[in-house]
Amino acid sequence: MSTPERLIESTQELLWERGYVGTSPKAIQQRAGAGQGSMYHHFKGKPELALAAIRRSAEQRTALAEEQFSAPGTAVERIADYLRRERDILRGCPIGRLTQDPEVVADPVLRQPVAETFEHLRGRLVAVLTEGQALGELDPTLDVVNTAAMVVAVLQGGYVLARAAGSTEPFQQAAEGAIALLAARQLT
Amino acid sequence: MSTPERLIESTQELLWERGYVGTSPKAIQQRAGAGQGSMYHHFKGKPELALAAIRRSAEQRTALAEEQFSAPGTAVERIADYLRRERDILRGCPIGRLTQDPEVVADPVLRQPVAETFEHLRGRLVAVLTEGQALGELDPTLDVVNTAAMVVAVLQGGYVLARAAGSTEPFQQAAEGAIALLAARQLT
DNA sequence: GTCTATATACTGATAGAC
DNA sequence: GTCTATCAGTATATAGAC
Repeated sequence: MSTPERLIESTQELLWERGYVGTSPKAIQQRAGAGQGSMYHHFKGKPELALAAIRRSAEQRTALAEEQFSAPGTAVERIADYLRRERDILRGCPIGRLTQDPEVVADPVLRQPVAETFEHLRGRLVAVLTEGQALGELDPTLDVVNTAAMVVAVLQGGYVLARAAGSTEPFQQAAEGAIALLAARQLT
Repeated sequence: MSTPERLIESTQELLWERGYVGTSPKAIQQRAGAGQGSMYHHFKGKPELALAAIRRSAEQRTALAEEQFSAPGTAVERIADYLRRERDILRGCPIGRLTQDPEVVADPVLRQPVAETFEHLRGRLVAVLTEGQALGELDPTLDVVNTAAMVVAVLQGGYVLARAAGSTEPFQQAAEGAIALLAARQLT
């Protein structure tokens, strides 16, 4: 892989693990196996590298979600599959993590890819739920926008609870709790 | 207020806003109006101050939750009130925020107050839901443990979505989505 | 208890040789 | 493109005077 690519990838990992303020140019260089001069040749500095890394992470997550939701099944099945998907729960969400960095949230350019990732995800869930209603699988009185936001929030909050507990259990409980409530709105 | 108290309070605020790695002794001193020597006289260093601040924040949040759940109403009403409570949503949760700090999560002593705060909160919600079932208000087939975890996750995830969007709207949507699903399990 | 002085390491970058 | 040298500023303290 090229040096700029390795630098971006290392920055993605470090932003995920340690956040913006916890990620130093030196650490990025060491993880990428690149020298000081090399990094500053390809990127103006830490903010430019962070932007490239955040955009890359956002694209990757959106592509992953797109793939997930193209699977077959009823609306509730597809959402349950999404919530139960194999995840490295204790590492947390690489996008959600960024919402705790004041430098990211305060900068419209850095925040935009994060905002778009969640907007896209919620939009995709709205589509799945609306389809379920159109097919007569789901209660048509269900508010699809609120329900979609709830599903994404359960996921992001599940990561928080799991990391607090040092265990994946609360994540799974929250996911199953949401799935059970959704399943109760299926039409038989 | 005494100097140690002001130092703890300043550390609480900075940990909330900027996290462990983003909080420097110098910034703590400035916010507290205390000098270098004064801070190191009262506390061994940053780790000790952080521990005191985290414990304090955990106690305060637990007390707040305790107060909230002692209000009257049906199980669903009390949970809805909790989710709709006046909050400074875009600032995020001072406890949930800490789960993104590797230094906090990796240290059992620093993580413990965070873990206990969420355990207590989920336990309190389990009690409210169980009471609702015992009183015949709520569907007795509802899994109270999973549902309680879901409610806390919606809250924590709602903060994440709101900060990503730069707007409180997704938080409120997620909360209303959860409330509507819960309300559907009430017995008439 | 609080202050100033001092110290080592790291942060984030620039300059210029190769 | 990559390397080494250099730099001002910050992080996180310790020492000792007052």
